[in-house]
Formats: sequence, structure tokens, C-alpha cells
Amino acid sequence: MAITLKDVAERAGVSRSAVSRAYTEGASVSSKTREKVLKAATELGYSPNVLASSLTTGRTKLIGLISDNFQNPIFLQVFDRFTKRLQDRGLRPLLVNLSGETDPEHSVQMLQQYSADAVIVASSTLPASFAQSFHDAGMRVVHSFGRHTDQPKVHVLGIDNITAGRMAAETLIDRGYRKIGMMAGPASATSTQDRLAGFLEVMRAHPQIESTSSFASAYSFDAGLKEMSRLLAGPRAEAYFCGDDVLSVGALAAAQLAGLRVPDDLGILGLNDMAISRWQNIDLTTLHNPFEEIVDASIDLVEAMLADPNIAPTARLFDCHVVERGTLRRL
Amino acid sequence: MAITLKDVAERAGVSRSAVSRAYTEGASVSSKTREKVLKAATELGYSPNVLASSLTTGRTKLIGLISDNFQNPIFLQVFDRFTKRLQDRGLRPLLVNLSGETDPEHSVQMLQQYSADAVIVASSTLPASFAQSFHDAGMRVVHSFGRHTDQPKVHVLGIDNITAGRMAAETLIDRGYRKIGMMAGPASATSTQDRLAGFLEVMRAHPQIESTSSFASAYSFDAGLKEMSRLLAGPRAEAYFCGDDVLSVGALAAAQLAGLRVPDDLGILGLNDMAISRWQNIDLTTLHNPFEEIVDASIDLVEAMLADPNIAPTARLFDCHVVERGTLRRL
DNA sequence: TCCGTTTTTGCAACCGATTGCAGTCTTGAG
DNA sequence: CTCAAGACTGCAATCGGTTGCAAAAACGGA
Repeated sequence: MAITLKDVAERAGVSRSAVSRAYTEGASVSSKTREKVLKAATELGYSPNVLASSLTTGRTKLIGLISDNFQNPIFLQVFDRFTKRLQDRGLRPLLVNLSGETDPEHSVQMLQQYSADAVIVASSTLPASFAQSFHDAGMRVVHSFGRHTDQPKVHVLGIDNITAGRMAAETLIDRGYRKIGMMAGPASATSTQDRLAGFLEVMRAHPQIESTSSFASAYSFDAGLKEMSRLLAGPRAEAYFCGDDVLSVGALAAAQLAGLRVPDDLGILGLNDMAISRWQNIDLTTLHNPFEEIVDASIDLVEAMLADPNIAPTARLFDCHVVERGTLRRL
Repeated sequence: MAITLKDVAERAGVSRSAVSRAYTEGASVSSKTREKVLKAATELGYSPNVLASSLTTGRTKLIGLISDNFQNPIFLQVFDRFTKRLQDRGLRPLLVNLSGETDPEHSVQMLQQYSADAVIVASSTLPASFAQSFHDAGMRVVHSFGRHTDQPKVHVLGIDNITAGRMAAETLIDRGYRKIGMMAGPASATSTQDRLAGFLEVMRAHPQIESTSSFASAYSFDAGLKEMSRLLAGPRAEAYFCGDDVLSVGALAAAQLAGLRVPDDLGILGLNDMAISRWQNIDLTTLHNPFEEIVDASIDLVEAMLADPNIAPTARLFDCHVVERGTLRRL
């Protein structure tokens, strides 16, 4: 059916090896032969089968891209960036939708079956053990948006969640809020835990500030709406740091439903700076997540591992900064 | 490095064929042998290499998923559904980000190199010729969200854009609007053309209604904001049917900036019913796009083609319906 | 128990490439 | 013009599986 190397070889009147070499950078072929081959190839419409060659070379250029969050709009931006950048380097994203699954077993096996060259775990909620499983199975892996550790077992890149939590708390205090709450994400997510830890640390240092904290059940609009509605039903804070932007939007909706004006009656601070947060209809003051840098750095790491599988695992932190918009009063 | 069939064969004390057969449904193996093999396999942690087997079987279970829209939030929902459903059937999405590219050549070649079993073109903006190229290259292809034709060259599924355009126009008329505009998407997109055609058809049948139409430069928030701002600067209509939901949100932002109240001063009707449109902060009245059904049907078609590559290309249309929310006055 | 069936099994060729090796061709220096 | 070094080339083995075929084993009925 499809054109194979053999067809090209026959047409060009050379051996199969010659054809193969014509396609490999720096191989020992005369330019005359190479031309003959390329000519025959274009006439036939041939392009080499990566999968077949992967058998001997051990390289598929397939990169597993695993995510457990297809609800958060920022992930569309993340996927956009990942797929573009991978493509630019001749790598192919094999997308895996975890959708609720927390056991890596299945993904590990599947990516092994396709001998993916590397795996990118793109998630701020999965535990370190998840990415680790791929490493244990002998695969190259980088965990993007993962939790920082001093002795990482696998490459992990992400924002500095603890510092972000602190920054959020300090920002709210600086704006003069004296009753401050954190509506965090799901308690099980590592990002939630760290952001909350940073937040609480600052609060402990400011005993005069009244502070509260609670968890939303997921990083989703509905969870944010629900939890904020609950909070607003009781004695409320003057401003809330929300676990992330989608939660914040849910919180804004809750405020609206409660008849509160933002930022006059209630301040909301998000985290991520997803594209939508910039929309005037939302106009969310938030901490910017430099996800483009994280994605790019992740791919750099993937390439580095492809060149040398044994580079020591690194943990890189990226800084957030406040993006001024309309949901927090200015001083 | 990795465990191969040979290792398992040795450990189980059987031939390589036996191992292979143990893994193939309906192959001629005694249950005794199969058990021996499976036992050895689990002890060794073996799982067969799909890519190697694809050489002989001609099946990779890899499905190219091509999209040119990573800006529109509804596509995150689309990807979510596609990846989940493909996975459920043991198929693997190989994601291709067209990002501005309109020439299929490159994608065709890439997917051929990976001998993808089939290709799904998920786009409402690409011309039919794009999907056609894959067909011409001998690949199985279905075009999801594509334009309907009577004599389709490839399978194409999508909403009935012309009827949707009509429905939008009629909805606005029914609500008592007498000056009606359509702010369409980019002129080059097939979906734009059809939606506009349906809209204009109804308008022609209602000469007493004052109507206008114009194009936004892309299906994006910024394009919607920009075009609607332009429209609002001149003599404006009482209500606009926008090319899709993201455009609508941009239009809402423009209205807000112009100090207009929606729906009192201005009505906005969208199309797609993306998740975000339901958010109270947006609360967009829109035409529901049954994308889940389209995705599911697309995958059904893929499977059907896998079973029989020669089934005649079909064109299926899916109906939209109005979702009542807060951006259009009720009667 | 014997023999024709049916079920299992292993051999070996093959899928579409790559690559070490050894033989052949070109070179260019002498 | 000769010859050694270097550049090319093709052969054949290999990657990890699959599968047609023939031989071996198991089965079942008489």
C-alpha cells in the first residue's frame, strides 16, 4: 500500500541502505546517490516510517503529555504552547487525559507500549509519586507545574507556590484589608497546600489581621461559586485570595449573586492570569503564572534528557507577580 | 533495556509465537500456555510494543487530532471529549496544532510517517480541501465541525450552520428586535459563510427589519471586542447575532466599555454554548452546539472506517437550539 | 486401541527501517 | 602511473513483533 524504502531503492537503482543513509544526517553517502534517492522518493511520494526506524534507533520522537485538568481554561493555553513548541523541535505530543484517574499504572504501560521518548506530566495537583512512577519504569520524565523539593527524584518545574501564597497575603494586607480569607483549591492538591502554607505564614506574622481559610472541592468555576456562596452566607472577609483564576471567577459570580460589588464590597485576588482573566467581563486582579516559561523550560529539559538521560533531576522555581486589574482596591 | 517478547518466551519456556498469540484475541493458544505466558509476563513486567506490532498488522491505534484553534475555550471541551472517548476505545490521540498553518502538506506527511490509523480534522474554519488532502494521501479521515455538502469526499460532521444562522435571525425577530445586526466571524471560515447565509436569507424574507452584517477578523475575544466597538461607534442595531461565543464575550465587553446595558440597551446572541457562557459573569444567551454528540459520532465513524475503509463518505448535520440566558430580552 | 479430526505449537519469513562490516571506488600524493 | 588512505556501497543481521504453514499433540468416536 504505502511506499517503502525498498520501492525507492529499486526506483533509484541503489541498495536499501543507500536510501536509508540518504535520509540520515551525516551518513556516508555521496551527494550523487543522495540526489538520485531524493528524486526517486519525491516521484514516489515517499517519506520514511518513523515507527519502523524507531525499532532500531530507539527513538520515536513521541512525547507523552499527561494532564488531569481539562476544565481549567489556562490548560488550553498550556496545551497550545506545549504542542507548538514540541512541534517546532520535531517532537510529537501524545496526549493523555487522566480524567479522574490517579493511578499512573495505566499511563505508564501505555506510554511504554508506544516507547515514548519522554513524558511530561503537566499538573499542579498530582503528587510527586505520580511522575516518579514513570521514572521508576525507566522513562525520562519531567513534571511541569509540580511541587518543588530539595532532592527531586525527577525534573520538576513550577511556580513557587509558597512564595505566591505569601505574596497574595502581603498584597492583600498592603491594600489595607484587615479581614482576609483564603479560599483554597482542593485540599489534596500539592499546589493548594503550598499556597495555603505561604498564606498562613504571613498571617501568623500579622496577628492583628483577622484571617480565615477554607477549601473548594476542585479547581473549577462551580466549586468556586459554591464555596464562596457558603462563605458569603456567614461573616465574611473583606477580601479573599482564591486558589486560582477559575475559582476566582466562581467567587466573583457568587459575589454578584449576593449583590456585592467588587472591589468595593469585596476584594478578590486570583492566581494564574489565564487569558480569560484579562477579559473586561472578568477583569480579575491576579498573580501571573509564567506558564510559557515553564513550558519552554520543560521542553528544554526534555531535549536535554534525550541527549543525556542521566542528567541529575533538577527542581526549578518560577516567580509570579501581581497583575493589576479590577477586583482588588488599589491603595 | 526493555523487556521483549523473547525474554518472556524464554522465561515461560515457549516459542515467541506463543507469546505473541497469548496477547492476540482469538488466536490459537491453549489456555495453559496463555497462563504460563501471562505469568512470566507479569513477573517480568512485560507489555507488548504496539509500534513493533504495527509493522506487521498495519495498525498503530494512533489517531491524528488536528486543530487550528487553541484560542477558543470550547476547544478545551472538545479536546477533553475527544481524548477521553478515544482512550475509552484504546485509541491514542496524536495532537497536531496547526497554529496558523493552512497547508495540509506538512501534517499529511507527519501523520504518514507515524502511520496514524486515521485523522480527525477538528475545525470549523478550514476548507474542505484540507481534509480532502488526507484522503488523497490514502488516509482515513473525518472532518469534525466541517461544512456540509451533498456529495462529500470525506466524512464530515458538524452543526447545521445555515439553519443556525436562520434560527438566530428568527430568534432575534421573535424577540421583537427590529434593527438587527450580525457580527460574523472571519470571512474566510466556512462556518462564518454559512451562518451568515442563513441569517441573510431570513432577513431578505423580512424586508421591514433593518439589518446589517460585518466580519470580525478571527474567532477570538479581541476580535469581537474590536469589531463590536467599531459597530457601537456608529448607528447601532438593537441586537447582534455574533459569530460565536468568544466573539460574543468580546462584544459584551465592548458594550460594557460603551456604557450600554445588556440586554436592555443591546441584545447579544452567541453560538456554541461553551462552558464559560454559563458562568454568571458572562451569562450569554446562545445557540447550543451539540459538540459532544459530534465528537462521539466522529469517533464512531473512525471506528467504522477502521473496520471497513471503504464506507462511503457521509455528511451529518446536528441541530442547535437556543439556550436562554441573560443577554437577550425575553418577550 | 486405532485412526481421522481438531487444536496447539514452533519454525521461519516478513513488516520497514538501521548499521557494522567488508569489499569496491575514488582520490591525491609521490 | 602506482598505491595507500579515505569515501562509498551493499550485504546481512537486527529491532520487536506477527503469521502462514507444516508438524506435533490432543481429542473423540468406533
